[in-house]
Amino acid sequence: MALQEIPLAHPQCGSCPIRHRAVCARCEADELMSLDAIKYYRSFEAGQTLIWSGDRMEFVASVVTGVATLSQVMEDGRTQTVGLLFPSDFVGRPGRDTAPYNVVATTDLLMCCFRKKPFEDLMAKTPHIAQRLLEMTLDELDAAREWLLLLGRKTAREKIASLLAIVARRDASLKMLPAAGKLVIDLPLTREAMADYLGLTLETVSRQMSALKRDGVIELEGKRHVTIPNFDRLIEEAGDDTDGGIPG
Amino acid sequence: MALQEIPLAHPQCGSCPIRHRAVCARCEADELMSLDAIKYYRSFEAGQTLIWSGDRMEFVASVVTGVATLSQVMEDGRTQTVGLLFPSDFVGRPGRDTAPYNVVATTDLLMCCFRKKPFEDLMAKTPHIAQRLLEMTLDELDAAREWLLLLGRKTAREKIASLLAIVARRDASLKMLPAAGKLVIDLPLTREAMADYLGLTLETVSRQMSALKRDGVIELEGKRHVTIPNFDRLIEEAGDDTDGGIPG
DNA sequence: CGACTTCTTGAGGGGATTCAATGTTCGTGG
DNA sequence: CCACGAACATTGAATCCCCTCAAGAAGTCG
Repeated sequence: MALQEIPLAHPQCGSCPIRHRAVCARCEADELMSLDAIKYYRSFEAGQTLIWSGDRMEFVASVVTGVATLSQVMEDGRTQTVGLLFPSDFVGRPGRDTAPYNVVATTDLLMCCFRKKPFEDLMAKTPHIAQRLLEMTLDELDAAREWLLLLGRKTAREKIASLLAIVARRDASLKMLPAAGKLVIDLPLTREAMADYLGLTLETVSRQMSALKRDGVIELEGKRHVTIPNFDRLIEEAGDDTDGGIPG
Repeated sequence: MALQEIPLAHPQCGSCPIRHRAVCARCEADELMSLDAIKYYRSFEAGQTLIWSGDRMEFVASVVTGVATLSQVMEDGRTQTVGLLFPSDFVGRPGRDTAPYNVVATTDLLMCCFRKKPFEDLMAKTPHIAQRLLEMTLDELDAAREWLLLLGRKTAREKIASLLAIVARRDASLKMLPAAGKLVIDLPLTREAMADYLGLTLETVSRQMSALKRDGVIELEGKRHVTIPNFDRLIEEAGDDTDGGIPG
């Protein structure tokens, strides 16, 4: 682990890979300097829980690299993932002090953190941050509502196809490539994490992955490396009429 | 229909029943006057579709009285309700011009509308509106995420109990009463609308309503009038560990 | 190599759906 | 006033998709 080096990975916001998509996207140079002054980096290993539901929230943060999940757990252990956090996504709610969900790193993860109080103070003085946060929250709400349709009405096969499509879209967007034709992705999730996100069991996930492979919708190399020979075909399998709205 | 009278129902914002909970909640007297100048009321009958997915959004609005749903429909007709709108809830997204969902009145409905452009202009000058909208959007996101758990992991019985609990909470909150002990509600939804919200079929909804009645969790008078003799018992049936966060 | 975690595959069971019929409520007109 | 029909709801029987339980395979790390 190169824990010591990582905090220096992006000493200045100007060189940050999520600069133009994160909560700071609309900030001017001077506003960026204010953020820069209170930010600090933290890194986490795959599998690590960053925040436990009910914990006091000491900070808010942006995902810089890696993927994390938000999840809710019922008393009897049933688990539902309620959010997938990709680079540039924001965690934490200004004005609230206990965490409503578990936040778990599903890959190695680098976060750009702000202590809550200084961030709130800065936000009060910086409309550009609040504006961007509203925009991002509205996007997240749309994404959550798309997921409601998935959980409520889609078949297991459609659920898997939808998840693969989302990951492929975010991945393409990150690489500034169009999400079309042949795509190759590395799943940032275990079969169990996929199941928790899709409201399925890990066995069903595995079976449907095999079925999609058998039917030529995807190709598998190992468990995580997935080739999508024809993205349109995958979208068909996902049952989506709308071509899902990834911003940017 | 007394359509002519309703637009005058709340000529001034000061006497508006949702004054302190809607998007205008934080506004000062002068800000309220600006809103007042551009607002207009519209009423709709139960069953009417106010907005079709894909339509141009001409306005944003607050629910004043009644209940509406946001819903998504797949090509083959599968329908999922992705939001229940109670009095004070907000519809529409500044900065977007086509509607992503159908908005349907499930009861007679009174809306306080603002044409989109004037509202956006006003919002740019009035941080109190943007602040409140952010707050409300974050609350909606939490509600949507609670619903993800429901759709992904709860049994049909738990789903019904959860819906009854939500309606009872919103109803109690509206009447400024505590949500505890014995409660009486009128369901603003048909069995089919309940099914669409819960990711079930209407037959399953009906069966589970009967089962909850048989087990003494609820009492039914007609199809819509529900008595909850013991709210805590209902919450147990809903499988919730957290005591669901209705703001205010 | 062997222990562990992760994943795949199979067999059987169960909760919700589908298909179908009956019941209830309510408004309308004879 | 009550019969009639339409909309909404309840109940039953059979089916199916996904889950549960279980065993074995495949990768991973000491």
